[in-house]
Amino acid sequence: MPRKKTYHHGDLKNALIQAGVGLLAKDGVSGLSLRKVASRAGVSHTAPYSHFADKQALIAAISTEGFRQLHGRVLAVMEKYHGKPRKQLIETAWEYVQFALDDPARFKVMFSGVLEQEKEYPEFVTESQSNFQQVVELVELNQAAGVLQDGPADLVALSAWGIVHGFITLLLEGQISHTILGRMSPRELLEFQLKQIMIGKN
Amino acid sequence: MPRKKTYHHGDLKNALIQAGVGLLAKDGVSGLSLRKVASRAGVSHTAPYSHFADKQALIAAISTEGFRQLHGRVLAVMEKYHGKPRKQLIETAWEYVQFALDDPARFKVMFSGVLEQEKEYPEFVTESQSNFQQVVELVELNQAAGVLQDGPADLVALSAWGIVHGFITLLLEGQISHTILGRMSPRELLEFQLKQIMIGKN
DNA sequence: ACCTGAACACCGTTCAAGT
DNA sequence: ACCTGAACACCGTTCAAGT
Repeated sequence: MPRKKTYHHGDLKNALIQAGVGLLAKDGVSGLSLRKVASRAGVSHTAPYSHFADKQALIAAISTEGFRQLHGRVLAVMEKYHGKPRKQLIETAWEYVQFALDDPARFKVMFSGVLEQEKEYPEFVTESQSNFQQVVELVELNQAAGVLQDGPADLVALSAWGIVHGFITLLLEGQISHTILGRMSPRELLEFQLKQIMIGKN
Repeated sequence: MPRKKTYHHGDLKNALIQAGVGLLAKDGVSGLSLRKVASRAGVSHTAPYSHFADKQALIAAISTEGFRQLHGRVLAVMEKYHGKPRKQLIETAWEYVQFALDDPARFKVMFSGVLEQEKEYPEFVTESQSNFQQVVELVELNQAAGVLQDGPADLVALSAWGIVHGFITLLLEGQISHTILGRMSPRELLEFQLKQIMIGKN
């Protein structure tokens, strides 16, 4: 059997992150309180301060964990369609969209400025950069295959990332009109957008 | 001379909206409290409830007012470059970016899901729709001029809007790497992105 | 080192009361 | 109709204390 609970339960830090993710999914960004997170993890409302400097630090940890997951999911898609850059582009973009739809509140925490002094959290910066690096590599594969236009890969990556991001923002905010969503699925809309920067056959 | 103060000062509702905008610019989204807004407007902390059902309703009013201003600014740019669709496209997009940079916190309130039940605020819905309509018209002008590809104007508008939006999100969140921003200005980056969906001469 | 409980300042919201 | 002040539940954070 697993070792007995240590002092409290050994890994409160991760338990708090998981409790935060759960609470976020349940109550949204505005429902995320440190006190409720602590209660969910079964500890007093001041216990989190043994592991996080403040609420922002917990948010940074939740975001960082989210970036790691997103990175893993995108990597799996890249491998699944290895050698087919065009397919990789569309499917990783779709994975991105699905990640956002799976847990909109967490996505907002990661990308909508809930975390205020992001520069102060080195792990957050590292993970978010390696995320962008992933997009750059994807772009390079597609440029080599003649699917995306030539030019500095990081700039083209910024465009592709921006398109997907803008689309997600508008989708999540319900700013895409009914007349559009009635006609096309999110997946079709995403492909329509990506195809505008893709070269060649549709 | 202007009429004496009525009961309190006649238009507390608008005074509260303005106080909110000011507080947002000063303290950011997380610093926006109903009590501070009331205090800024010189009334008790419960006075806002005479004009707004709750904090969300004040946020809706601030957003709606923001949409009206954005609409006006974009309209001015459209008129300034009347008859030059390509120029209109780039300059209105840039106006959009500037609007966001002028007051990032307000922009986040408008577009990053701080307002939670937007459907419940008809004026908000109206203004945000007329904003999108503006983009659709811009796209139609550019399609007629052969600057943007043909196809359903609302879908192409969604693409253009998404690109600008995604760019602003990444810019505001500081997610654009130093190596990119060291090379190009935000203005140049925006143009680079837009040119990827534009046809013809660069 | 990790956790608790009391305490403090701040918040959104309600309600009864005042003009 | 518009505004106030007391009250309540909830929040983030600090601190002294316990193991």
